[in-house]
Amino acid sequence: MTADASDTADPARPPLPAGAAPAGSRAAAARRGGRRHAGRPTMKDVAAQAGVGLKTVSRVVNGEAGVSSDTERRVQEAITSLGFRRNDSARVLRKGTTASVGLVLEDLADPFYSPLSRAVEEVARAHGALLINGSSAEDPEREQELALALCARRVDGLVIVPASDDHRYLAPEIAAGVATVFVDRPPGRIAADLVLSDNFEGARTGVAHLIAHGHRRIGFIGDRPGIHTAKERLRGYRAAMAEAGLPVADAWVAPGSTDSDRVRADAARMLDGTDGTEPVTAFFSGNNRVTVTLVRELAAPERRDRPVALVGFDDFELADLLSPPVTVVAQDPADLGRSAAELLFRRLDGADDEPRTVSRPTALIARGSGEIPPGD
Amino acid sequence: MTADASDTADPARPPLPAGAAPAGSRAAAARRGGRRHAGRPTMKDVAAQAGVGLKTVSRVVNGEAGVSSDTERRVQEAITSLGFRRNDSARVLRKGTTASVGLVLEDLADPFYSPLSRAVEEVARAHGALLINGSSAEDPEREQELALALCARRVDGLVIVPASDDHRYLAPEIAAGVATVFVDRPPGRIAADLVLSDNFEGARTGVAHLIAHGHRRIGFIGDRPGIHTAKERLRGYRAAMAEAGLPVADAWVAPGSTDSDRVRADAARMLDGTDGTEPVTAFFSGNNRVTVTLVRELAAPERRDRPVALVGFDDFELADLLSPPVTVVAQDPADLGRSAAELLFRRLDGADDEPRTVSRPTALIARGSGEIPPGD
DNA sequence: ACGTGATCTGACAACGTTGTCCAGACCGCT
DNA sequence: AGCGGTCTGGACAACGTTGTCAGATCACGT
Repeated sequence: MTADASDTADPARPPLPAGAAPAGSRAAAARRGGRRHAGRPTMKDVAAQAGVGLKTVSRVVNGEAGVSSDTERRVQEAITSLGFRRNDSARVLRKGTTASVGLVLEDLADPFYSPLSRAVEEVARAHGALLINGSSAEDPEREQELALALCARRVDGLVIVPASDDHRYLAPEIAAGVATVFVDRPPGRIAADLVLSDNFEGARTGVAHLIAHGHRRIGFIGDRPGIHTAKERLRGYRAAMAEAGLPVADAWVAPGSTDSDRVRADAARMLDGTDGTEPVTAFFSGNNRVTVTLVRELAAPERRDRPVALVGFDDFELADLLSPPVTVVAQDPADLGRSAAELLFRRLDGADDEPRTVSRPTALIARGSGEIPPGD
Repeated sequence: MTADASDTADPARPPLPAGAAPAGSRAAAARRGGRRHAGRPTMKDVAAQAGVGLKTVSRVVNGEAGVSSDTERRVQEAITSLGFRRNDSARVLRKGTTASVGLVLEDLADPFYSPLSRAVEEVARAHGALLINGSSAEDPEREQELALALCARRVDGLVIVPASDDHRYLAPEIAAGVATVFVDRPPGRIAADLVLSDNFEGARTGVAHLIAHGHRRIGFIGDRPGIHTAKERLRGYRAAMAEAGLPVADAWVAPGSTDSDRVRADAARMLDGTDGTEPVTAFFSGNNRVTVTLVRELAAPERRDRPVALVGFDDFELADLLSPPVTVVAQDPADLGRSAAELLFRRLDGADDEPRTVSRPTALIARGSGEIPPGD
């Protein structure tokens, strides 16, 4: 029959073709160890070395009771002498649970999402789980690819900041028992746990703040309207204006990409009133990237003489050190991540009730830029 | 390698109602679950449903040749009807390779490390691998715990930003074939691939810049001296001073925690010359957290009358919008991460030569704060 | 001496996948 | 019809771990 367990086909390959990832290291390991099969030591090897049974090694490794201290010592010695480390893949296969959770978000390096990710990691750690994460780059297809790859690895749970608006592809996974929680944006065409900031109310409050300081013509520059948060914030802007009885000119509302050229162009248009509409005296910006671009535009020398008020959605580092310091509607991304992870582990601990939605409040932080009076 | 996992992902769902009633699919799952053991369907289940052999299903799932198109169709139908997804744990166990890499760093949410992490993820993705990452919180024990947990999961490779100064615990893992690359700081008591910024040269250049603008009394506030980068930057500071023939008073050198109270206290001490030493006219700060704290301290109203120059190690967002804009010695964290990941996959592709060290240059970015002349 | 538990230990069968190997079926050719 | 070859398809044994269960061993009370 097959060559004995000692060797899994190793047709000597001195000129390694690039492509076989494990081949090189495996070959190296083979040269080095020369033991039974070219891999790492297994419990079987440890058992042989210690002169005990396989299961006894398993018991020692897992700290189970029922092993005499003498046997345990022998096994421990064999373990350290062989450099054994349990193969968790096999364990996972046997136990059916991976003690790991997946996180799919837009961009791990975004200062808004990185604390969120860290918070999820922290909660996972507290539950003895590892975190696997991937960035979707706001690409629905990539989100799906990532999420399904994580499911194939049998993560116990999934935290998702959606880039797509249709998550029916997850239905079989959820049905099969993968706990799933959405954060920051709701899932599409599927029911699941959800953690959101109160985007509508936050935006309403921020715009009302500008109105309270005397502004009547306020520009809104936001993210692409397909994104849930962008939509909600725009809704909040309109609500605040309506509540104050103020009209909203079409020219004052500019959703779109967060590309800085786009944002600057729209801002300039609103400030200069090029299209016959009266110029705005204040901006409400839909997220931190837009805010930063606006700060740059407003700080330009040619804009200095006519100060424009600004309230931004999302806090950011050093906002308090700019001149003027930037007034923001702050979310707490770490709190969002923590809440989502806690919801997730609640499911993993067996909660089986209806999907729930958690809404987290935002906080208006007045620092200066939002309290500038209208210049007209 | 994992790319084909997504092939099976397409749920092409003719039988599902467009309305996507989750209850419906759940019920379907329950019916299905009534099968063997209430778990997820396996290839065996698919084989039974399609009326083919187990291996044939495997072939279809992996896109292997040698399956007639009719059989393939039957198998695909069974797959979607059962909601089957390959169990990668079993695959990993069988194949011995996980197509995943681990990343251990200090803090995923740190604006310096998050682009690094993202860059590693991007390279991993290009090689079809997932990224598992963990934050060590600058705790050596936690670093070890994390790194070994990742090894137990048989990640193919490991990228580490060390928190510890002794990595002998990794020797058995590396010997067993886990490719390992260190970034930002060198490994301790072990040889391995390494990617570093040229901290010494960067600091020397930054301090020389201040000297060139007329400063003779320059304070250094840095990170804890146990950290390699902190040590190197301090060495660069001393070298620049020595090259200019300038003495360095003990009171001007303050390594320590990045805690803002500590930093402010040391800064205040140096500025006021409380201990008989002449006050400094400029600061060189050892990292971005220190820089930000210094900016805050120098911007305090009572300091306004005597401008102090500042050059910081590490760039940070909005540095150009502060007043004055902050001159920095910039590293490129994404570049560090990318280089490290490339080194890693070079190993995974079979490279078996001596460990190599890659040094990346830094760039001085003059923005204003470093060009302020001495005020005495 | 003899059960009688209590304690310790190991054989064995999963877990779900993939690699090996062999057996038919079917083809075109002599 | 016989022969060699190419396609298909499936049986079976790994991969390394853990759960089950039953066998050994031992101390102890009768």
